[in-house]
Amino acid sequence: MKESYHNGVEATLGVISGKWKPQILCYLGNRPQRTCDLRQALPAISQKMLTQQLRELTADGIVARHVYGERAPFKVVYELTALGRSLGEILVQMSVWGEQRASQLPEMEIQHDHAGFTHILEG
Amino acid sequence: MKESYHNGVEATLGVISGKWKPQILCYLGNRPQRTCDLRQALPAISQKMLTQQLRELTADGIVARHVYGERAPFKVVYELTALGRSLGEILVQMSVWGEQRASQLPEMEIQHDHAGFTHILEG
DNA sequence: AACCATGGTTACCCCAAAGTGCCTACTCCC
DNA sequence: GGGAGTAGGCACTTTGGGGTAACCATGGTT
Repeated sequence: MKESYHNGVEATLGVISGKWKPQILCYLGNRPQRTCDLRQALPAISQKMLTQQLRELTADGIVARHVYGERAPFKVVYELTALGRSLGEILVQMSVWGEQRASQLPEMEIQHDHAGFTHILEG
Repeated sequence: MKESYHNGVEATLGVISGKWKPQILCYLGNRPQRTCDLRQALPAISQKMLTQQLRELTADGIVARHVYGERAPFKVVYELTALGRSLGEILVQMSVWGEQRASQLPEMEIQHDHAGFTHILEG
């Protein structure tokens, strides 16, 4: 984790930017998820990248990792922390802004292969 | 400009993420700025990076570039477009979230070498 | 003539993020 | 025994964002 920024925006970007983090946060926004569920939801992600991104989010206090079972095969569940949920409003606004912008640029497309962030609005 | 995203959040991140973009947007949030003013405000940025980041922001429709004078030395002024100003609220929220988080993590510091984004709130 | 200020561009290099492939360890079930 | 499912580690390569330095063009100043 980088420890010096020029303003709060960079600090926030340091947490949510990462190739897979928006998608991961989107899924975890729905409900806690097991590792295998996340892999199923994000078919293109590799095991290494999933673990890595989740580790970074955990280190940043955005998600929590819970291990169930004393011996393998473990059941590992990831869920948003309170800090992670506090990002929700920002993510929703970014989602709305991005969607609006995409709808005005014909050459830009968003693959709505899953729910997106607006579901958080309805709670 | 990348033209495919998985959700609106990624689309927004594609616009505002970049090593110098948050700082540039912060300065342009105050008022239109000349190139040399931006270089003075961001002493560590190189000419190339400043031009590059501004070009990307211009291509994304976030800032507008105005050239005054027919022959060199030109006077070049950059200012936020309406689309850029529409990002203001998101940037302010990200700034607030990041600042709050930094204040709770002792090892994380934010160099307040300039105004930040909260001034937009009063603007 | 030499130099500075202005606003760039171009060529080149570096490194961290991202990606690929293979390995571990454990259990259950056929 | 052997394969599937679960979770993840390690070594290696690739790639693209960022960085340095040099150069262009113009006109004013000393």
